[in-house]
This record gives sequence, C-alpha cells and structure tokens, in this order.
Amino acid sequence: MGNNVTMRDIAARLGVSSVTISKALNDKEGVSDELKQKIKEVAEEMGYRFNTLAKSMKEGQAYNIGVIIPERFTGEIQSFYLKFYQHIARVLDQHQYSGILHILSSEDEDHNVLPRIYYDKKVDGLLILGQISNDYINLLNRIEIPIVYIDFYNEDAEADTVITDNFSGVYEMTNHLIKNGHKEIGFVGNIYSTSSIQDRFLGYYKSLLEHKLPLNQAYIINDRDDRGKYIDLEMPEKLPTAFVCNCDQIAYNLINKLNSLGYRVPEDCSVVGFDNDIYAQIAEPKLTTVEVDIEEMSRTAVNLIISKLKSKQKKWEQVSVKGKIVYRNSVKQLNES
Amino acid sequence: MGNNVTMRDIAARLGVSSVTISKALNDKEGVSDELKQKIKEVAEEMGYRFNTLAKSMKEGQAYNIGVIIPERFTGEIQSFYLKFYQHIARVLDQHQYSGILHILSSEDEDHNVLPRIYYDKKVDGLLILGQISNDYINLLNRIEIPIVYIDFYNEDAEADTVITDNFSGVYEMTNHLIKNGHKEIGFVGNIYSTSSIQDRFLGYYKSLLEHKLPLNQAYIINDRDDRGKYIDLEMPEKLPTAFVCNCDQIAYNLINKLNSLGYRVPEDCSVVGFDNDIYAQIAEPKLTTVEVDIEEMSRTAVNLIISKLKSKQKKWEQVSVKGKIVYRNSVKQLNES
DNA sequence: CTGAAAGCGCTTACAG
DNA sequence: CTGAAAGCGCTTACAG
Repeated sequence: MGNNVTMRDIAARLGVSSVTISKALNDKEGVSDELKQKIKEVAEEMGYRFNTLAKSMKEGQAYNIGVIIPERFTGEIQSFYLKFYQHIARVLDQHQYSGILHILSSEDEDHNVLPRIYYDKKVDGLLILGQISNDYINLLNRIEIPIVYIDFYNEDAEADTVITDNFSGVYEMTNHLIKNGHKEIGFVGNIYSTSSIQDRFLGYYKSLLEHKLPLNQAYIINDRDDRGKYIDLEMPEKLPTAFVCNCDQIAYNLINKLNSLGYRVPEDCSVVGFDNDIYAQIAEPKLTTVEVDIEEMSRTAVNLIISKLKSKQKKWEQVSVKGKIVYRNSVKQLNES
Repeated sequence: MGNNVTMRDIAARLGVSSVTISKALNDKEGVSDELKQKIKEVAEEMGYRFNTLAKSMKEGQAYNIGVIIPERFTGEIQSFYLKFYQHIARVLDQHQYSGILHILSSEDEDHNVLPRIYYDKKVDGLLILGQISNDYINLLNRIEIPIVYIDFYNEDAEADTVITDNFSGVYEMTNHLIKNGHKEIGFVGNIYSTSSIQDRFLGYYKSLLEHKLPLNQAYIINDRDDRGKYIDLEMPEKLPTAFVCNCDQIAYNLINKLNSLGYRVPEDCSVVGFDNDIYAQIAEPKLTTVEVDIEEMSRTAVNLIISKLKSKQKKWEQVSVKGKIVYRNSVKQLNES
C-alpha cells in the first residue's frame, strides 16, 4: 500500500500526463477506453488514494456539512438529536459529503459565537438540529453559506426548514382519543417554549374544536421552564380521562407521577406521547405515540442543502414530513365500538 | 461580511505581501507588532475567514479524524457510542480538529470495505469505537494512517487502545457484593463475545478466587449470540443471591425476567450492572453499577491519536481508564455490619 | 484522443 | 522586519 501516490506518479509510470490520469479516474471524456482501463488498474495497483483536499481547494468546496446541535439537547438521556445526526451522516455519505458534528455550547449560543468549523471554512453549509435562540438565528442569517433548519422553525426567518408535521400528528392522535370515547382531554407541555410544542398544542386544539369539545385551562399542564428544563408536573384537582403529552419523555414522567398518586394508566387515565423514542418503549404500559420519520427528514434536509450548494439562487422552502401513529397500550377505550 | 476574502486581498489593501499577512495572522515571527495589529484589524473588518483547505493541502493534513462505529452498536436504543462520539467531537474541536462520524455497515464490515473518508484522504487518522471483526482489524492494520481503538482490544494487534478498566471495575463491584454478605454470585454475559465482557468476567472471577468462593457454571448466563444480538436469558433452577451483569441493559432485562418469574430485586436477588447508562436509571430499582469515564477516555484517545500524527515513530500503547462504582438500590445487604 | 499552462489560497524556505 | 519564488495535488480551459 503506497503512501503518497499522486496522479503525477501514475502518469510518470505510464508515460502520459497527469491531465489524462485525472480524466480517466473521473470518467470524463477524452481518454480512450483502453487507456482509461489501464490507468484504473495501475492506480489500484499503486494504492492510489484520491486527494479530496486538492479538488476541494480548486473548487472552493470542502464537501463537508456542519451539523449543529445545541448542548442542552444532548444531556444524559436526550439522545434524539444524536440519533438524528447519525442518519444525516449516512445520507451525507451517500452524496460524497461528510457531516461534522458541532455541539453548540450554551455559552457560545448566548454570546453569539459561531462555530470554528465556519470560520475555518471547513464546511460548505450548516444543518441546525433543534431550536436555538432568535439572536443566534439572526446571526446565522447573516452568513453566506447555506443553512437548513431541522425540527423547528422561526416565523421571522425566511429560511429553509424541515420539520416533522407536529400539527397533524397530534391532531390525528387527539382524534384517535376522541374516537375511543374520550371527551375530557388534557395537554402536557409548555406552549410558549418551542414552536414544535406550540404546533402540537394547536393540533390538539383543532381536534377539540372540530368535535365541539371545550378547552379546559385546568387541563393544560406546564412541563418545563423557559430554558427547557423539566419541572415537576402539577396535576389538576380532577383528572381528565386522557392526556396528550408533547413528547414521550414527558408522557413517561406523567405516568410515574400518576402512579405515585395512586392512578393506573390506562385504566384511570390514558396517556399518549410523541416521538416514539426509548421512553415510549420503557413506559409501563408502552406508549401509543407519534413516530417522527427521522430517515425521511434526514434525506429531505440533505437534499435541500446540497441543492442550495449547487444553485445559490434557489428560493427557500419549508418542508414538513408526516409522522405516523404507533398504537400500543396506553389508551383505554371508553365507548363501545 | 465579505465572501471570498483571501490573504492576498488583505495584502493588496495594506500594500504589503501575502507572506506578511500569513505571518501576522498565525502569530509568527518577523512582523512588527504594529503591522501585525493592523493586519488583524483589517482582516476582521473585511470579514476574512481562514481557508483551512489551503493549509491542509500544503501540509498534507486534513485536520479531520474519522470516528468509526459499527452499525450494530447504533440500534434503536443503544446510544452509548453515539454519546461517546459526542465527547470525542468536542475534545477534537478543542485541538482544532474535526470528527467525522462513519457508521460502518455490517455489509462493509463483512466484505472488508474501508470507509470512503479513508480513500478520499478526508481524515488523518481513525478512531474505532466498539469491537469489530478480527478480519477488519487486520485490514485496518495494513493502512498507514494512525488508528486508535476505543473500548475494546485485540490481543493479536499491537495497536493503540483506550479501554475502560473492565477488570478492576467488576472486580471491585464483586468485592462489594461479597462485603455485603453474598456468597453465591452469578455472572450474565457471553464470555466469548467481546474482550470487554471477557475482562469483566475475569474481574468477577478474581474476586471469587480471592474470597475462596467457587465458580458455579450454572450461574454463568449467556446473554447474546455471536453477532452480539441479545437472546432470552435462561435462569438456573436455583437462583444465586446476586448477579453481576456485563452491562446495564442486560441488568435491566434480567430484572424484568426475574420479575416475570415472581422474584423481587433486590429482596430475592441482587443485580448489578456496568456502564451507568440510561438503563441503570430506568431500572426499578435503580442499578448499582460501574460508570465508564467517557470524558477521560475521549481525552486520552484524542491525545493519543494527535501525538501519533505529530510523530509517526511513537510506540503503541494501551491505556485503561478507571471507572467508578455508583451505589444505588439494587443490592441487598445480607450480613450485619 | 492527449497534454502544457495556469490557478485554487495558503506556507516554507530563502534572500534582502 | 519584509517579500519573491516555489510548491502542495488536483482541475479547467484551451491548443494541438
């Protein structure tokens, strides 16, 4: 396995020019099939490895995409975005790009510090995974490399965005509860916290409206403070027959809370979640929930950013990818069917 | 924010040469402090961003490290290595390097296909996270870029390795059980599966030996097949008073198994794990377990590979990083103290 | 079908 | 303290 074999070395061995080698190895026009074949064989034999750096320099493209995840989403157990990143990395690889993960520290986010990979021109574009502060978004909007936001959106920013269809996911889930006879349905989540939670809440609300069911403020339970930190869930005096939770982890916490108060799920109260992450599976009973289509979202986001790289003029777009309901055992049927 | 500002542009503006700009921006000798200061200001003002690509090409260094995780370790809930990767990415960033994640598909592993990032010279070195097949290790040993293996080792390979101190972790954990009066202690894990599990088993065995306790084969429970896939745990006729599990997930599964058989933990049988991952926290009762020091291991591995990059002659070394026991509620005290 | 020339944006000697 | 020259390994546009 030769170490630093270059196109010039192959050229010298074959008595041709390095231009010809370049053409042959890139399957371009202008080399006879015979010679092309020969060149590929010799390249293989000499252990030639293509030097992306040189190509990159020539083209001004690094063939890397930065993937930014705010630190607070990477805590002890919150692995959703890390899992997301894994899928993105794969899709990127299929397009001959690489993904460089950057965990955005709270400090850098607060002080509007851009990641080093941007300043060093190591990346051609940025994928932002998870809601960040509006100030930081404004900062990002001023830089010239393409950016695609994933899993949240900001109504002020005219930016490319790939989100899961929170609204219709929870809307359909709430319909499902109502179809099963539930009339008093609560919602758990800080509806001022993120746009995702807001949309999920609105999907829930739309379902209530459509079925002429009242929105009972006592049934709207806050689950986190403004920094996204979970707080203790305060239960209302009288329980609804079901709770729609903004995510599985909160549903899991809610079940524990209900159990500690002597209630059984779903016998005394039904609980549904969102995400279909590990909490949906370890909850007892297992959660009926909405599964986010991470793969489709990854594909969409990567296609978006690569097409923006190819033609800078492309208009921005917002894509929402449908999830699907996963039926398990956390919902009790109240009516006859 | 200028787009393609180069050193030459700054040089032109100031009427000096680009060599001087390079020296000033890199804080090298040979530029007066005054000029250096001025250059930095103008660079900032013009929105100059350093082009790593050019530097990389000159030096033949990409300033990227590939991080390889075998696909089978990235399943639905197995996020341990992903979490590991996150720490590695951070430490790398502190050294001005970037980490590029590559999930090694089972197919590529079986067919000895090296990742594209290697063939494209996108990375200067490789960090291998999690046990891979011996064939693949042999393949890796033949390539010329530095490699550091993390969280497992292969006795055949004279390779740089960073592992958690499995042996002493389980050894101390077993001592802890014995100190609490346990004399019949089982072990759960396929001891032919990975070197980590083997070492954990040996730590357990050493503790038994030291305390003159017999090794009862009926108490050694297999937990996975040769591909690492979990299998149903077969319980012995008569239970020991405690089980040492090779990881938290298996401990979690074991508790469920015991519960389904009508046994309570720790009242009827104590259970301890290893890793202190999410399974240790969601288990009921919470697990007494050994915590792997991911941060320290990440730092060590990154330092190792960067020092190998700097001096290729460095001899290989194997570092084992101590974990520490986390005491929770899954162990019953059998004796008076 | 094949190749000589120029250039991508830096850095490293070396000369002044 | 400052700079002209050469080179890292490719690719592009042009000429033959």
